[in-house]
Amino acid sequence: MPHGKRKAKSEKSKLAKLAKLQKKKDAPKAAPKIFTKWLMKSEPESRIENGVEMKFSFDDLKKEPNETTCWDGVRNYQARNFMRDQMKVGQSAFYYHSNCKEPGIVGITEIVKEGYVDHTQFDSEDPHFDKSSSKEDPKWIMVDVKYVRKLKRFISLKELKQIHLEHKTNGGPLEKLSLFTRARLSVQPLTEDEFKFILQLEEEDPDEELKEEKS
DNA sequence: GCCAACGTTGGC
DNA sequence: GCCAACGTTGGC
Repeated sequence: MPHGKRKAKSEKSKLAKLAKLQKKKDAPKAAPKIFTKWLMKSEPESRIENGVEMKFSFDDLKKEPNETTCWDGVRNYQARNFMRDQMKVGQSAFYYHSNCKEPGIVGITEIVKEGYVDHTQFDSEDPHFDKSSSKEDPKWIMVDVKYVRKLKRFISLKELKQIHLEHKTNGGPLEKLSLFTRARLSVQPLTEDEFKFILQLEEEDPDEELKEEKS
């Protein structure tokens, strides 16, 4: 009875779908985490993209008028949504040097202007030009960030990774750090605990840590 | 400079 | 709406 069989199969898949939906419903509502701290990546070393210099180090930010810049060129939906929905004036962000010899966190910035239209998406000369976007319905936004201060010491990706791995095994504030769980995001969210923990690292002597690791 | 990881695109 | 192909990121 092919008809019945077909029906049985479709019933089954329907049930499976329902079960899946139910599971989703029952799952403890992963309360959408509210993030109040950030990590923003920038490339400190010279690289040419479509004839345009991409380098923008933490020192470059300090040289900007009012030590402030617009964070243009973000072309990733997750990153955009964080900027659009959660980033607020007054919040702190780590300044992270990526795609360079020594990747890691060099300093702290403050968000001084909330999401507004990123003009570079309309500029055909800009490496981040997006022909699929329109002025009537812009796709991409940016925020303004201001230099606050350098960290007392450079906190390398390597060091953070070691701690992350340790916390993943034994538990700890950096066990879910976006730098490793969502490595490619250029604007990453941090919880208060993650931010505090990393900030406190600047007080430690990295040599002492090294000694501890060796012993 | 290589390439793994992962986000995006487009054919079906 | 799936998923292969493609493009980009970014550590190494």
